[in-house]
Amino acid sequence: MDYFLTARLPFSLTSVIRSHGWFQLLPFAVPEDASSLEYILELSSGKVVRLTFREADGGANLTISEEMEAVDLEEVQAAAAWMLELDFDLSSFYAIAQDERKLAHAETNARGRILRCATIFEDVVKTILTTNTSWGGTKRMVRGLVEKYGAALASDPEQKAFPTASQLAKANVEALRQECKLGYRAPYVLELAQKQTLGEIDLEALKTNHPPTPELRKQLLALKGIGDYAAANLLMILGRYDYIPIDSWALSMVSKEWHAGEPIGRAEVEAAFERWGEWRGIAYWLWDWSAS
DNA sequence: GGTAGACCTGGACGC
DNA sequence: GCGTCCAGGTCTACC
Repeated sequence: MDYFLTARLPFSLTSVIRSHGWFQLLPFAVPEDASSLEYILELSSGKVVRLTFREADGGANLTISEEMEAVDLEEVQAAAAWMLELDFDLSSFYAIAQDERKLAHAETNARGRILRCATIFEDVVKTILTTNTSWGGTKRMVRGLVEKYGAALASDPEQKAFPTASQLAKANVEALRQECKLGYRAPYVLELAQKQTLGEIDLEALKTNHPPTPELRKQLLALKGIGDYAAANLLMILGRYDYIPIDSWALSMVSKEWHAGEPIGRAEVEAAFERWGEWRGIAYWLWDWSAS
């Protein structure tokens, strides 16, 4: 089943895919020829499908692996629109970025959208798994969760969706710690899954609720395992660019760019991008760090 | 509000 | 092959 997804222009599927490392984490996959983006999705009906996105003029083409009923199709299309931020309006950012040499590529290459997972729960879990570890460690932990707890695609049981909150809520800390190698993050992920399942938190409501960014940040920081860096990262995924995800890499790059490699702190990173206001996060993210 | 130490894993390094 | 050190953010206890 093939569908065309209309996007607000400018749009580039490649730019969305390459916006950050999510495409390297299961259940995302990019084939060797890099011609598409695949994602295994479990629908609320329990049906598991493979979505394949391909570049197309004015948007993206979507191929769904299975035949499905109208209600499932509606859910898939809503998920796809959310994941690719099809309707995201970056025009005011492009307007102020066009005069900055280090950001001139942004509009030209339709950059600024951040690839999302189908659920905010999945984005939060993955963000927790990026903290205090190497990228290889993150990939390993995510793979462990998907392979152990994810629902399988009927036509290819090797391919699995990311586990839902209710699936993960049934796990125990030791299994997450030992078998999925989550280490000290295991209780954070388990608590998140249990709270989401019990309705004590409702992460998916953030797709439609739009609290002011400081309040949203406060909500994210209240989640165990989410600190300043992780909250800023999630805010960017949610389309809020007011905060910069300051990690060791950010400190290093800003130091080289403006402080001759001298040790700096968070304040210097924030000061460097202060002038970009509500767009400072994406200005930092898209900044051309190559030597000029 | 700021700081120190613990948390956990894998990779780099020296022996 | 083994042991040690370090990097990577967040949490908690303490001041």
